[in-house]
Amino acid sequence: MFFHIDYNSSQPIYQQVIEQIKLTIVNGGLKPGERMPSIRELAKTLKINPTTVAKIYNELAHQGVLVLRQGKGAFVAPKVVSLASEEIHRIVAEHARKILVEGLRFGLTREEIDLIIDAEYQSIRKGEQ
Amino acid sequence: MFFHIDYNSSQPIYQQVIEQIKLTIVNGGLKPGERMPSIRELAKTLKINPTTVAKIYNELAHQGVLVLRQGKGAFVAPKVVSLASEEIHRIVAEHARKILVEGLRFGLTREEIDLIIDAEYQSIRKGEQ
DNA sequence: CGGTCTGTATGATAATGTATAATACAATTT
DNA sequence: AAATTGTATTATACATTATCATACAGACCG
Repeated sequence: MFFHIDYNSSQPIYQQVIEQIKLTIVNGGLKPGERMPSIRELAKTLKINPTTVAKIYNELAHQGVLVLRQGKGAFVAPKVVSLASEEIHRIVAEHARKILVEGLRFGLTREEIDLIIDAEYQSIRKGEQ
Repeated sequence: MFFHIDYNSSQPIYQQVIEQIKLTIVNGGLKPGERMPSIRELAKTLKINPTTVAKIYNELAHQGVLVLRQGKGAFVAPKVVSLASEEIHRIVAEHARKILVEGLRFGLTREEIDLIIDAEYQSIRKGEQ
């Protein structure tokens, strides 16, 4: 479990860790059912406050990414998509708009943006970070 | 100049407006060289504080989206890409990773994500919001 | 020139978000 | 029983966000 925190980032550390945990799950570094380090353990590893890790795990549980069980630990949720497809579409489309606006304003074409996404896709699939 | 502010959003209003201005420029609703409403004017229209609009314009000027001229007004910057292509790539790739992680964790395929991006692309090109 | 429009800048205030710290409680495992 | 887990609270500190009031400086026009 190697997550990296950038204290100079504008992103709060709890969001950085949330992103990295999601990424690790998506690229297969963490599998459904697998046990996460305990709140206190991860806090110690990352040298951040246990309350912050609790917030991270809670948010991920709320998003359906983790399942928390008192006394047992935190586990990667089984791959069950509970959200309606319209909701999924809305979330992804929101991200799509952002990448398009950024890309287009730099003068990139739709194809060039796609190439960058493809490269990132390969990177994720290879488990790189 | 019709921007909409959602006070219930988790996004701060200055970020919402920044996004919408960028989007409007990208879809042709605002053209390079065109004059923006003055800080006080936009503040009045959106019913937010002039200081907040000043922050918005400053941030956009810093990003090279607007050019501010004291006593004259704020203008959409000419289409000059000053950033190094590596920097552009880095920014877009960061967004790419986010959309991929969200899409993949919902079980979408690379192709399905691409379809959503395409739909959003058409929507932007049509000038929809 | 004088007035009015611009962006620029500052200080004060308030609400919210972020992070740490200490502590206690409840469920589970050994 | 002891240890480990998640859960929950309270207090504290700092940064971010947004408002408000005020003043300054460049540009333009009659």
